[in-house]
Amino acid sequence: MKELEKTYNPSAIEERLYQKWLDNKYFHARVNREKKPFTIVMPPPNITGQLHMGHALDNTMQDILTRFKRMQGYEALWQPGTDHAAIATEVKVIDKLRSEGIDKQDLGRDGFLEKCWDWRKDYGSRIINQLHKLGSSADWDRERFTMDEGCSDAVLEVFCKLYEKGYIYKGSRIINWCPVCQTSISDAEVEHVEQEGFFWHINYPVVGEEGRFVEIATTRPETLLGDTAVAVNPEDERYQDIIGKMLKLPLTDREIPVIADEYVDKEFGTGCVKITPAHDPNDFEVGKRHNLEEIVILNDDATVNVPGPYFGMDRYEARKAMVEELKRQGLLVKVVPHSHNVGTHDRCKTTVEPMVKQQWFVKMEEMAKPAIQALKDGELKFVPESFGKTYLHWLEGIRDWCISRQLWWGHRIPAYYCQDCGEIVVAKKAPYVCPKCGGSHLKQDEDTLDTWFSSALWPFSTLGWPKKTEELEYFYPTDVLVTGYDIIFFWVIRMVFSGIEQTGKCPFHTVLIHGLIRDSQGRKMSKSLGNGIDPLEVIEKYGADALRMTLITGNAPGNDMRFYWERVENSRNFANKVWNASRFIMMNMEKAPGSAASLEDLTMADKWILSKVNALAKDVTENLDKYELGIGLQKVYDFIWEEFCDWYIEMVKPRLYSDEDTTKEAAIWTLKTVLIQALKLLHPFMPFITEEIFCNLQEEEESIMISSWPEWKKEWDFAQEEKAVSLIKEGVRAIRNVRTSMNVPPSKKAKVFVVSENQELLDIFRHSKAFFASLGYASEVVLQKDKEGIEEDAVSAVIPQASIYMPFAELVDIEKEIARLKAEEKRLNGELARVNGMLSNEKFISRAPESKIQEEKAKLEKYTQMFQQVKKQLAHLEK
RNA sequence: GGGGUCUUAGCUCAGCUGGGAGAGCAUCUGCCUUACAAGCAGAGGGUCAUAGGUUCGAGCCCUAUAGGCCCCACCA
Repeated sequence: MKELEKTYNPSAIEERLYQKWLDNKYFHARVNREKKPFTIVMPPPNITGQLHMGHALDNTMQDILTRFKRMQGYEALWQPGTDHAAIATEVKVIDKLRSEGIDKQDLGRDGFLEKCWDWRKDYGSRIINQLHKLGSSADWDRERFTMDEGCSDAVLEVFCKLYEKGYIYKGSRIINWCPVCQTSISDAEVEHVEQEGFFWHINYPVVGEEGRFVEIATTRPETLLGDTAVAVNPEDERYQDIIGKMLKLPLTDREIPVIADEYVDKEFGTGCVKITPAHDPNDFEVGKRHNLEEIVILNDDATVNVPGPYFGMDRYEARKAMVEELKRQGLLVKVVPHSHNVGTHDRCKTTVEPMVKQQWFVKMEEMAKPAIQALKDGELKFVPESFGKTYLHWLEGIRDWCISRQLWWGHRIPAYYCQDCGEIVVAKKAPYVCPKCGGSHLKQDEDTLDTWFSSALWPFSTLGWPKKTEELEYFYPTDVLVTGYDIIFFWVIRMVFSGIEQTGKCPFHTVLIHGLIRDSQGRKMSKSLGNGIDPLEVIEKYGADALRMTLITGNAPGNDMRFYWERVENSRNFANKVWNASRFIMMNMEKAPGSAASLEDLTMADKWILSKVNALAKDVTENLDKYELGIGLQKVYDFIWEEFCDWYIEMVKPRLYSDEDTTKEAAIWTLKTVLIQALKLLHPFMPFITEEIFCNLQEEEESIMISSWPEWKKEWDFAQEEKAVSLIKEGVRAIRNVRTSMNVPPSKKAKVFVVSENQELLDIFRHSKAFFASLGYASEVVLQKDKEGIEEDAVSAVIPQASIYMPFAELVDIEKEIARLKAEEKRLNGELARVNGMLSNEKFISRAPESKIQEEKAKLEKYTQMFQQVKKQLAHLEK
């Protein structure tokens, strides 16, 4: 028998145990036809990343599910890896180079990429090591990277296939341009932020009609340089006569037409809209309908590129100058404050500039359909369900996905341009000659792919796709995807349609969504606020188990939660409780091993707790199957702390401390057996402490994480004993209540009489006399059928079918005693009124299920009986 | 503008298919009882946002209202 350290010290055990798990390859999953597979793919953290609370929560949830399934006998694969995080990494590397005085352009593409790979080498494994500290049981032997050979091959494969199918195309469209990052970005990367701005009302002179103007209202006067029309609603009576006329575009020498288009809202602004097809998505559409010219007026850094006085000015500088000039010319009618939503780049918060540019797109219409269907057919489901609506809503309104990025770090687009004839060749391998003209001057597209293009393939690219590997065949489709709601659009949706398109199967059947971890005031944790809490700091101070428990308890799927240090303390206290209870049990196992006992030797209390832990196993399994992690853990917590520690351990103490007791062996067997069951149920949530105790407690198995998950057993189901013990507990509670209200200290023992006409009930108390006495601070327990021999002024309490009397010699506060009994009488009276109300309701009798009616009838009997006892005692005292 | 979600004890939150309101923290009262003071035994505290409806029965289902939060969206 080994021994546990006197105090629980997480940092002393965690690293050692994790190393043991790694050494023994417990996390490693392999194709095993004897077992059913269970697969989770880890959302790959960025190589720029540091572990934050979001990761901690996300990975704890995945680890719980993986450990649970592994113990249940599944071949459980948790597939890990990291993401190259195109723009995020590129920005970091550029910053780092800048601090060294190096410019990206000076290095050139290859030189810069080398630096990126260096970065990945230096920092790419940092977050993985941090995930180890959490206890993550991912199969690290299978760790992948979105830009490793296999994943890159998958990217090329998909790109080429989609191109051949016509689902990927290159075109001149209006896209979101970030002038700071100098790249295009997708719609999902645009955040709409409300900004205070102005409406500038500007007069556009009508050509050939001196003194007549059309008044437009705009929030972006500088784009005037790119106007190619002014639009009005075709139904607008005010402007019927000028449709088709030409306007003189201020500050330029151009003339533009007035056109009619449905898009214009008559009620809004002046009803006249300037149309700038190259710099506004709506105007772009209008321009297409009316064949308007698209004049790009800005450079990539958002400076004006139109020759003239504004050339070279930044867009905001130009705005100011142009408004001044319009004012000088008397064309500025008025300026009205106006707040509106402005698109900003989610990464750098720069106001996005819509621009017409040549970019690569994925056509979404066809691929969205099966993704929508998957949810509608129930092939895919969200937990909680409501996020399914978010998913549908977004897919139904989806627009083509702009996938090209003007970055260097990422998968380079496999398109090659013939410098001789202009032919575009899309191929996995660079062609030597142009298939059209035979020329040998082919140049690869400079752009790279959106980082989400590769992560969209993650569930199958990591398993070997496009190769037909055993792993792919066995582990795919995966089971559950765990992620935050903020990433549904970026990632979940794209994985679903990519998975269906490429493999014909939805990549997972369930998406388990969690919320954000906020600070104690409910604010998002952020670097700029400095309110973030480092999970590693929590682990260091309180242990990984305590952190994991804190993140899982009291939280429903999809809901945000606040982080409180007090809650971590509570989690640590629980770990400590488990530790000490185990220590207590092991101390007693030194006296008797507890191996000799069998079910027949067990006492009522033993059977009761065994039955309880049996039911617990069933409950917790159900909760985990339904992804109710918080509820499951709560139940284990309640069982261990209340039922097992506060009740059962206290119940068996008299047996353990008595040398003559013949049931000691049974008690120790039960303690050990129930503890092991409880530890197993707790293990997915708190892997370290459970492993440490398990390994010291028994010698048959080498690790709890590969032991089998508890299942409900018929032979451990003891309904009778459960009922009996709950009665004893009521008796103990009644005694304690009375004593507290009478201010009797525990050190002062009292004689306790249990009076009942029910022989069966008296027998129950007889069998549990020893622990009933110690729990109820009784010097002696006397069982009898009537009040014979009990002092008149004994204090009393009532439990179903029995009264309990305690004669306290020196204590006779009749008033207090009467008051207490009256309160009890009132309570019972209320209960009776409720039950009677229900049972006298004919509709209840005729429509409620029979079981419910029986339940209420039993209560009626119980309360009536207790009520009469209380009345009797009251009558006696008031005499 | 569309959609989602929330409103439960002083605070932060659970509450699974509708069948007598729970936890942690905080507060109050006793206890150093030989596993644990990171503990033990007790106590107080809630018209479950409001108004209707469905039902034998509603914190839970439906409708409306008020307030909070989130997401999406091209009102220039």
